[in-house]
Amino acid sequence: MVGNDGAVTLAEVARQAGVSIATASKALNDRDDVAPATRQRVLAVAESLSFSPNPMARGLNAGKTSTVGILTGDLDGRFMIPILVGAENAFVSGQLDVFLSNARGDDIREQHHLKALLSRRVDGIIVVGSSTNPRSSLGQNLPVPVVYANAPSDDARDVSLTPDEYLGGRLAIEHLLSCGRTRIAHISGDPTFTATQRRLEGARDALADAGLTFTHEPLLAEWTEQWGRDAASTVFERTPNVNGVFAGSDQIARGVLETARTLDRRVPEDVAIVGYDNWEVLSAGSHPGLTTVDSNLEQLGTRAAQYIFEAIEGVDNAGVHRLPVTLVTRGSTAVRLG
Amino acid sequence: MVGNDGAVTLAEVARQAGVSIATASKALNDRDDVAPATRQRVLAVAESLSFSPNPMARGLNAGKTSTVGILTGDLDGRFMIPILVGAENAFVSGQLDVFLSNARGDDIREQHHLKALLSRRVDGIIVVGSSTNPRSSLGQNLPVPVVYANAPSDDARDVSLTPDEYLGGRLAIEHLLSCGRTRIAHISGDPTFTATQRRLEGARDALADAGLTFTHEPLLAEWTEQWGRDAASTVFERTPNVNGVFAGSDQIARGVLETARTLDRRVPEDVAIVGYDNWEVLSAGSHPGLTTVDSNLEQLGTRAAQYIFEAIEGVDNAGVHRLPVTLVTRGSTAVRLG
DNA sequence: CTGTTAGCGCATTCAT
DNA sequence: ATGAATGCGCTAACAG
Repeated sequence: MVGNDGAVTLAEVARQAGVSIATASKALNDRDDVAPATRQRVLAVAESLSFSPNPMARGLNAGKTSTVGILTGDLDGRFMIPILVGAENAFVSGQLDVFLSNARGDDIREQHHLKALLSRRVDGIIVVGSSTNPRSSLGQNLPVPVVYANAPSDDARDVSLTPDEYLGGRLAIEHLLSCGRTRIAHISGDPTFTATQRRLEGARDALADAGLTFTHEPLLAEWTEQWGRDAASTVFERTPNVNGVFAGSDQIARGVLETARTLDRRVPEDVAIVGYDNWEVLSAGSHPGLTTVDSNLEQLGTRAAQYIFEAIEGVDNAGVHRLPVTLVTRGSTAVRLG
Repeated sequence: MVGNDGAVTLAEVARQAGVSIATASKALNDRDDVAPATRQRVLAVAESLSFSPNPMARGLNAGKTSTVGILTGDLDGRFMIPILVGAENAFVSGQLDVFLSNARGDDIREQHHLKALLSRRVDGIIVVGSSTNPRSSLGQNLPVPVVYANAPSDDARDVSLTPDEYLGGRLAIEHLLSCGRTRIAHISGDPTFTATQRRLEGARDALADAGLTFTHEPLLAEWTEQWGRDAASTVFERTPNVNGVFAGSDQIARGVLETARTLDRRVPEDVAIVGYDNWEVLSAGSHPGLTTVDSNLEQLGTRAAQYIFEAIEGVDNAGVHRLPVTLVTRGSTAVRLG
């Protein structure tokens, strides 16, 4: 015989309420017709015993678990966290609980976790990527809906959510222009990244709209502070009269800031700097604070959760949805009043 | 009638293998005596159908779910992540899946999530705190084992894991001493934090062991870069001959670094700086890189997971376990060769 | 060695 | 309006 954890069962509630299991079940689930008095009695007993239905038993015949899986590529990346938080928040109110799986950027582990989630019979899966580079689809034959967050799927039949990086590039440049900067340089990260390319596109278009171009070809290499320092040296040497820099990340922006200081350029008076990501420890902590583009990842996570809900209900949102990003203004671009 | 998700059931495997459900079950679970040939046949069929047992059905009569809950106080804090990763990694190999709950620093929400986890019948719970300040116990009457990670429980009957911050303070000072620094200042965060106090204790003891004291009373206020900048100004003004600074966080250390540069103090030649946390974007990204104390949080998470395993098996590890921290050496304290 | 039976906790017909 | 019976998928006794 298998022991019962000491957890209260529906049978016990029924017994104490003096009704059958079936009636107790109905009462607790607002089913059919149950005499109001009976329902009250059952509810009271359930409450007093702090009864909570065993989700396994319930799931067994319902065929669903009220559970979703979040499959992350790499938890180390800071981009996961806000997305995760956003998703988690959305689910709480919906009574779905979250299984977390961390594939650590390993395809084999990802497959393993995917199987684990499916065998857990999750009702849906959110795949969270650590970059915005498109990723391979998990396939169309999965028994549950899948939503890709941050890194979109490379298959248009999937539902994907990703920040609008083109818009980010535009916003950054438009802001610099509105601050009266016309000699603008761009320093960014790995040129093979979608993020790098789309931000650059947006930036170029915004400049073009104003009849301008960058002071010289963008410098693209790494997402590091060190690269920001190095590239900034180059920029200030080649085009000493530069008065605005659009950095592809806050780390790069911090590097630019330091080099500017070293070379006695005042920020923002001599040169205004815009970063990207709004990683607050970097952007809000620096002196002056960094104006930067915020990708609103928490909101993206929430939307991903909503799409999961909708998918479960049969709504089809196939395609890549690009969510708006926002410019956060701080001292590094403080607008001059005169 | 309730549909079957299309998921393969044990019955189907048994049918195709030409055996009874019971035999199939035994074969797949290495039970009793099953004819080797039969077992192979069952395994083959199961494989070809990519059968995976329904954990709900399994859990229903086993009385356990092979599931653990991680109850975090505040996912925003970066300290959560490595702990979470460490725990998650440890569980993967053990076939336990993780339910993630984020209480966002709200007691009511915490209670809500706790109930949710319990009603899910998790086999254990890890409570992860965002600081190392002791937190209130969830109580002794829970039906499952609980391990507190990072923030220890205030009840000695609980199992708690927390970094050894006293050791961290010692290591920082001992390293500065070994670099030949004897005029050392301390700038740290919120004085009401356990972290602040214990690190300071360790530091003081290490200094005392060398017959020294701080150049003046430690400056304790906020865990911010700005505070690091401000406090450093004070330090350099009051004790111009200071040649070592122990900062209570990497953010503070970055602030100190910047002020040192502004005041034309060379780092590490004129003044060596030690940070705390090894938050790599700050510590490895700076120039020079920051020597800093790493709390080995990922390992702490792994240990928490192990304690959960042990608790499930009945081992009692009650008490606060302080895990060793490590010093990571970088350019900000580069030892002079001469 | 294998199959039959029973039961985990619950929701759901279908009688009453 | 209520209850007895059935089954979700699986594992554990027990019989054969």
